Amino acid sequence: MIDIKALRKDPDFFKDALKKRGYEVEIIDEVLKIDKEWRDVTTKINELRAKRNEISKEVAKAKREKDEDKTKALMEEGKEVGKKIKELEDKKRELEEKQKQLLLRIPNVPHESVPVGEDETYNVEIRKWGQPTEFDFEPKAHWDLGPELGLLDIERAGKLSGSRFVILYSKLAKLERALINFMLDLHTKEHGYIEVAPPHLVKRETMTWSGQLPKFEEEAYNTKKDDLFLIPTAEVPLVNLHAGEVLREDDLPLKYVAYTPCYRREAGSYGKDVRGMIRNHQFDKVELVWYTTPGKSYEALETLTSHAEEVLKRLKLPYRVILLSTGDMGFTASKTYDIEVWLPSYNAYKEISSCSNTESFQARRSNTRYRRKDGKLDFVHTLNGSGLAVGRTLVAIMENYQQPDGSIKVPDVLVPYTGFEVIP
RNA sequence: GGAGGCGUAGCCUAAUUGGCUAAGGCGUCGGCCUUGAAAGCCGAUGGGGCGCAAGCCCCGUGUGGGUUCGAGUCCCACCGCCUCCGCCA
Repeated sequence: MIDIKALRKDPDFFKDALKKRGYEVEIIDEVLKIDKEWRDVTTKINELRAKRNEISKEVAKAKREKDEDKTKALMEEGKEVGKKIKELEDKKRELEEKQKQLLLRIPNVPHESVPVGEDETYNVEIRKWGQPTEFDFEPKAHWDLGPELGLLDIERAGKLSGSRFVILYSKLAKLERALINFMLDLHTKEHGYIEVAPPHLVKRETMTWSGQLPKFEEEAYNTKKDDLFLIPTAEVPLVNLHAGEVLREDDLPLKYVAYTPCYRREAGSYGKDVRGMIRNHQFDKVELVWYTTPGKSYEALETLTSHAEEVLKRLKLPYRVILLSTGDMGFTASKTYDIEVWLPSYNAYKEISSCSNTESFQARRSNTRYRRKDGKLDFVHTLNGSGLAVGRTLVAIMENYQQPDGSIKVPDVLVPYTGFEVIP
């Protein structure tokens, strides 16, 4: 949620921000128009309420003095004022509802360091680690490798659940479990995160606070009967953990890590990444979330990103870090780094983590504040990043660690977790 | 699913049968005092509208409605927590 007071002061700043993202800017004028009406109505209501308060005081006084005629007259007058107030309050509610719907659909303002451009071609590569894996044989894609080993079952998954699901067996299933444990251990023991096991089903409000709703309802699985949503990422519960609370500045930054499955309908991605387990309706992810102060959130974004990168470094998987352009960034983000891992099957780098600073955008929606050293209340800044997408990490290991005989070597750091060094 | 209870500010706790400023304590911040600190004392400590400002006004007792001249208080719905019963991995 953007700051309406800031919008009043400098509408052009927000129009410019929308333009950079490739959004229509008319919405800003609509918001301002409703805001003007709202302020007019609010002023009138305030005046009438002041009058009503005055009248009720006089009623009480007249009653004490047992002046029945005066009491009756005042009550009549109060009734009239009350009617007018109610009319205006209905109008005000209507305006507020309209305004809320508009504001919830306005994306966050990009940070000044974000490259301006309409799509991903304007993204900027920040750094690269390692070199694309070279093979002295023809490497296989994971969607061939896995089934040939008998450990990745796409057909039966289709039977059970339809397309974009997979089943893992024995050593491959265990490798995935090892990855989860490795990531959680790294972030909790070395990077200082608090581990969280959150709910996987959340209320509509929760999805709204973190920015998934109302704009992206098509993307989410919903349980009709109870109107609960399957989380598309652990970011949703983690970033709403302190909704409505006032945190102490001394307790910041708060750093949380959670492993959860993620559920996405992938409604807008027909024909994209259809093979294997790159884009599934259900995938495992380890998510990192920070709560911090406005002055420190960009420094925090660098640190959080480095924590995600560390996973790839230890797994010795080649990757690069991309700074997303204004046109490629998500709705809630002010600035986003994508980490992309090398995938031989794509002969390209493929997103495996997305690390964003949302500044106060989510905190405003969820009303998450902290008390500053000077005693004042302010919104926290929230950041989120994958550390990492487990399914895609599994794919990256399968493809980059494959051997000529079709077996897969287990990365050294994972052997203590798997108990074996090669698959099968 | 059934029965009952509860929800007050950052936290804890008050508020006759609906009425005058939601009282008090703790914490936090600022000031006084002090060589420094503690203690003590004074003040501040939710949101909004109008205004250059001083300031004026409104709202705020889980959320949203309703009754009433007037609601923390009465009514309805929802959310959350607790207790008991039922069901259950």
